[in-house]
Amino acid sequence: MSKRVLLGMSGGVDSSVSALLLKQQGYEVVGATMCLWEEESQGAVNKGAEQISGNATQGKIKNGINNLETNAINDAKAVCEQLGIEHHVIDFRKMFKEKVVDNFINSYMCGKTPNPCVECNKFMKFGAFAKLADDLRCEYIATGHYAKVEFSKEYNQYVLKKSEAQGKDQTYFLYGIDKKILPRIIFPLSNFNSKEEIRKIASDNGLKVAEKKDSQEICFISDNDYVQFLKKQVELGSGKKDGIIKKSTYKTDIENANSNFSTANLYKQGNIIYKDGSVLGKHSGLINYTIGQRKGLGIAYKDPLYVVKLDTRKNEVIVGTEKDLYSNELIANELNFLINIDFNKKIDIKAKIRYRAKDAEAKLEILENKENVRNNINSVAKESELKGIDSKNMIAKITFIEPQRAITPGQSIVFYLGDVVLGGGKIL
RNA sequence: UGGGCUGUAGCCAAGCGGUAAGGCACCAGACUUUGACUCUGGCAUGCGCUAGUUCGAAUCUAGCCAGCCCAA
Repeated sequence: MSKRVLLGMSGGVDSSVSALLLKQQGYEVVGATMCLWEEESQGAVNKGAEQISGNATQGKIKNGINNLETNAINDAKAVCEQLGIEHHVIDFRKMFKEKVVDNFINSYMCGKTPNPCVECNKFMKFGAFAKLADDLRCEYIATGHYAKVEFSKEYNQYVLKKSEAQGKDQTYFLYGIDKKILPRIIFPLSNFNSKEEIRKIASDNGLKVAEKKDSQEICFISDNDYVQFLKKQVELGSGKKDGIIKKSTYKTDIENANSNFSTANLYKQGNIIYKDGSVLGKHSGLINYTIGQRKGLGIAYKDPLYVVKLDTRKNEVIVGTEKDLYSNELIANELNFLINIDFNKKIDIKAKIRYRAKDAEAKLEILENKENVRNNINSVAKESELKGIDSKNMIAKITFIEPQRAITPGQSIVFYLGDVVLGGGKIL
């Protein structure tokens, strides 16, 4: 009997070709499209999203789903029909809101810059989706990510590795998944070198989605205006009534420390301060800025100015010149590791501080998060003990050999050992 | 009021008789499963105004206007 694999299908080229490839390799493919977000009313989200039995949800979730998602579902369904494989539509809207969107909002509320795709992979695609695989009796789960999973003799375990496709590798967004799930993951695109090859396979096999444009930007913000999105969500109640941010179940220390920061402040005008303290202009609300940003400052200065720091306390944007952006160390928390390794000594790694950055040589040091490692971190985890390497009580100190540009709180840092993903965390 | 200086795009700024550099800002594309960065392209028939000298002026001359500084 062939092995069953549950494939996440977005309706795009990559996941569609993945379906084709898996089928050609002899798997019994079960396609599933996750319904993650709806544009309008929040009401519908609050009920009935928890179930993960595939057939129960099929055809039951038409209310309030935006056009993007409807098209995605239809495209995925069409490909499945074309290939003669089973297809399910799964309603994960409630969980997506709680685990991905709320975190996204909270992160911005704290003056940070989140990577929603990291949470989505952790909680949705390789979290809830894996449970669904169990329900559907699927041994494996697959997605159209550009990444690779293989058994490593060196580490004696399954490891996540970079894709062959230079420049398309998506392991940056995948470091947060549970390592226990690695043996079950199949990335059908792992051995391809380019997107062009994938497109060619799609068109050679007559897949209707061959010419579909690559997805980009944040999937749940259709017009790509995250500022408006956040404003609307906060008004809709993603935050307390009195304007104080809702406590998240999944927070960093610094977010706890600052959680009395009012949402209203994010839209309030304030000063743009040069690094020497002089006032250069006005900003239109901290929410519009992130570290390293150049556009939108509106200040005519002899050199380009970049955002160096956001001060939520004083409601100030601190700017400086390019060289002010460089630093060679950082602290990260919310760590996750995919490989068992001895953390009692410093480890030589390569690390990426953002998607599309090239990895840089660095030393990784794991510290117990008992004290204020930085003065802006109020430790909330003193009471709990260290529990192995899987711990929210640990933080990582990363020291780069070469200074890195615009290290940004809220963004992920991913650690690599060669092409193998060691793990990662969130920059504080 | 007398003396000196300055007036080039939204901001800064080169040019010093030969037909308006550059930077910042802004706009548009490209790149991109985060936000950014980056890249490419666009952006003054006109140089405070008016007259003149000259084949030709932002560049020389005169007058006027505006701003700044120093004297009274």
